[in-house]
Amino acid sequence: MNSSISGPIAHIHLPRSGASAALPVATMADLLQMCGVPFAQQGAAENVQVNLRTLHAGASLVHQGALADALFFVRSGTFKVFRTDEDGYEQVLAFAIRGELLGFDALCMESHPIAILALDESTVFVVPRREIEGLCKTVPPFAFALQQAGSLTLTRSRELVDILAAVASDVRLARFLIQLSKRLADCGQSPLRFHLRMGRREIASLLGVAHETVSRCFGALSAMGLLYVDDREVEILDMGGLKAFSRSTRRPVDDSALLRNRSLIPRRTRGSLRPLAA
Amino acid sequence: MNSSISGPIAHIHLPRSGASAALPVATMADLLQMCGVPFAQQGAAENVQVNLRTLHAGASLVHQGALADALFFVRSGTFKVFRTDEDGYEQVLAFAIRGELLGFDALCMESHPIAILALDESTVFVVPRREIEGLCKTVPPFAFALQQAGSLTLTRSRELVDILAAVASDVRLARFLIQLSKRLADCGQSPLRFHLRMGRREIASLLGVAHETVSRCFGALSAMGLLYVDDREVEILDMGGLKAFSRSTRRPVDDSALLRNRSLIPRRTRGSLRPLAA
DNA sequence: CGGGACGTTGACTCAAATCAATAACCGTGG
DNA sequence: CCACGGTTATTGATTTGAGTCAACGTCCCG
Repeated sequence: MNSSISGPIAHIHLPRSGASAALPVATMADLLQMCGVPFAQQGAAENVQVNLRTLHAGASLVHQGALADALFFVRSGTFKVFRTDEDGYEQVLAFAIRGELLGFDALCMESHPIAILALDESTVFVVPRREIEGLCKTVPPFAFALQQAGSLTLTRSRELVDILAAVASDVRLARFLIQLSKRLADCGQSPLRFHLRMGRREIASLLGVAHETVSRCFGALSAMGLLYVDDREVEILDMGGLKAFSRSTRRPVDDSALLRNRSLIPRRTRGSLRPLAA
Repeated sequence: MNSSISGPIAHIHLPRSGASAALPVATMADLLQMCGVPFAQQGAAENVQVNLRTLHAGASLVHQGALADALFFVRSGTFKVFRTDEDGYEQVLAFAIRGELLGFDALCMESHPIAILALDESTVFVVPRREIEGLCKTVPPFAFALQQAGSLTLTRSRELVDILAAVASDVRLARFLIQLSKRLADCGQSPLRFHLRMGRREIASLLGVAHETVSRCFGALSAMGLLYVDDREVEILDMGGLKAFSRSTRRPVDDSALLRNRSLIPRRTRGSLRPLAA
């Protein structure tokens, strides 16, 4: 939340709206490629420009309740999707990384039901809502990509329900980390070692637990030897074990090996933080 | 899972694929009207046929892992969307009623990640996947309706996250009932009095609590005078109070009137079930 | 009539929320 | 430069909400 701000403060280019700056324009072909559309019919896409928008860490992409006049495809960086209800509690609904579609849930209404914030230096493709129909006609693969991305977003949301429905909070955390790891792998990043862009409080909100519990669960998982954790630096040491652990649902049936692992370890084997592997 | 099979076994009409039976065909115009598309360009839609499929209570619409070769729009009835993981635990992900899109999450893969079951005598519009592209071209409003319905499904899923993220289980139940009430109202049904098509166990799974807890929470809400409950028959007696109660997030702040209500009532004011109002 | 599914209620226990204290870090500003 | 307030993370102590186990009543279907 700092590094990009604490750097040299001089000459900010402020590439917000579609100025004809150097960076903030790309082609539809770039977008389609990111969405995994092969080379099919990208001929037309080469000639269609799509605006980009750059956001610094902490910048807001959409405010809750704002007019929904565009869709966004994340090109780089990390976003937090959340809702603040009237009593001020902030409910995180998703974290989005490269390839994900933002604002799709607002298509069926006029204004965004949620807020979106950059957690990182980030860029998004901007597709104005009024252009969607035309683009679907002139660049058919875009219609396909939109469907795919919408479908993927729904799938992600369903996965989150699976995460939240887990009873034990350490199982929730394990499932969250596995899901995150998979997504990072899809982006070509290391699935085993990564830097969390979000704070404990935000993870806690997503998982529906207290933030202290997130801390403790990180400790518990690393005590089991499944993880190495140092603040926001995470390394998965035993993906197999983590997955096995994450499968615990309600009342782990009986004295399966899994259950035994959970209860035999006396809540903290040795120092909860182990030195970084290798 | 039985009634459609265990019924009279004689001359089953088997209205699965596009037979030319009396019931199982409708027009695209019917579908668009249900999705709230005005009369715009429905001229073309009138001439495009869409298959219907009828399901008895307990019948399966899609099996988990089945090939995803179609989308479904619920025309009538109720469906349960769920996932069974390898240890046999059944996680309910959504209940769907008229107007909702089923199978959208499978568009980005080959097979359905979830199972869908009719809880009721139900009918769905069937849109084969290979026809989607063509339909979007020949009947542009369909492309729009598909986007809208997909967006709506995502919104619903996000609302579910809000429900699940509530700390207290009685707050979860309250939020669930409010959401259900709204959806029923959208279908023209009474938002204040309705029959639950799903069992306690299924509600419990959706809410991520034990089924006994659902029972107790129904009791608690009716003890507060917010609800009348008799088995699956529900009447919301005080929608304002229910909404106020549902807003409790973590640690209900202080000794607000709401909180006092919760703790003052000695766990059961009078008989937890009150006679049906009026 | 008996078995099975479903719903309710009670008793007990434990996991996690809450309250609280501490430490580390950061940017600000004296 | 260092002191200061603010934010974040960790850890401990205490309490309580809800999961689990168990018993019971009802209804439906065979």
